[in-house]
Amino acid sequence: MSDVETSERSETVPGDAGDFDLESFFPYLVRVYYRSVSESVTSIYATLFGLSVSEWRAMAVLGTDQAMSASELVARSSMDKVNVSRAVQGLRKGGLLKRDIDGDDRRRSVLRLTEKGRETLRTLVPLVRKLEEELLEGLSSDERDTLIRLMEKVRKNADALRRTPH
Amino acid sequence: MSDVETSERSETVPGDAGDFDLESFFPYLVRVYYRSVSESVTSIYATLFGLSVSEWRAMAVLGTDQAMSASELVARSSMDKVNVSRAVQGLRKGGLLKRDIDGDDRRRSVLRLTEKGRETLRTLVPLVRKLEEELLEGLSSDERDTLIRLMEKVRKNADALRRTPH
DNA sequence: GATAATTAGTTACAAATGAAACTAAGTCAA
DNA sequence: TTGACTTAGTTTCATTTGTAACTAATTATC
Repeated sequence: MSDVETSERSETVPGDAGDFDLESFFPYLVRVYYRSVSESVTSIYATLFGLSVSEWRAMAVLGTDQAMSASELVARSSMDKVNVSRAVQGLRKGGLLKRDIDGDDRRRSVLRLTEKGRETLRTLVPLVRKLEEELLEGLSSDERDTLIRLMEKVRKNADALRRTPH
Repeated sequence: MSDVETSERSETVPGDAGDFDLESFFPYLVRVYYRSVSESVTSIYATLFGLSVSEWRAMAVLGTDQAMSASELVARSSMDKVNVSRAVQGLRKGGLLKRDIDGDDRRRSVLRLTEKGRETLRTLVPLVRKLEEELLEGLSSDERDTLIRLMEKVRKNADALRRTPH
């Protein structure tokens, strides 16, 4: 028995649920897009270096500005404090990060990469830069700007919605 | 490449890890963007209807084409078979989906929404359509097309990279 | 037609993630 | 001071998600 239905198929009314097409639904496209991009970066820092997303992000942020507390890291990485805490744990375990206690406020940590951490980052950064370029290959400079600008615009819309629930 | 620094701020050398800025790193922007968009849709199907992402997607796909097997669902929803299996379980438990066995091939399932499922979808679809519109508010028709086109282009680049590992 | 190889779907286990409770330290106000 | 409140960061527990192994049914091969 093949699944030949006694066709009620064209009974859908426009605006109805029936003609909803997931594959052209914008949030679905965003998810598929994100997944592909995400996987490509992950293949570098995870597969090649055994880092988690949080660990990679923490390293990237700590690479620029030298030392900072966990809460500064939270502010600059859009991770929550739990993830930061776990990233710090993981990086310390791997000898990539050193944690000291702030003398002025002993609740605060002072986080900085170790030499090994900086060395790892020096290897990693050119690779992710290359990947970034490869992701954007075939897009003109204008298109890149446009893409980023439009993503930003949509993101702001989304964040505004969150604050104004239905 | 225009991001060639001539001046050495502090001790960082151009192309070095030191001047890497996570907050302008493209995959990071994609993640932040995705998170915001994702959360806004989730607030509808999860918060209002108690559905998981997979469940929502399965319903959306099954809403259009009447009945299909789990593997067809896999093909149309970019979920893997485990997630589809779980979504089916969850939807059945909620009485939103009915599973029969295909007579021709008894490994195959024949999945279709129940009347309750269709009714839920009828309520849900206008809400997610409205959300989609709100996300894209302020973008012209051209900008919407451009955004989708560029995301698609980047996604293809990313997928090509996956098949050509470094 | 027996048996090897595929395919559909499920289950089981491990790792990742999120929310909430918790500990420790610091601030404020009396 | 002392007690209430806030802040920094960690731990715990429940949920989600991903990978791999598995069962059952079908197809291919000899």
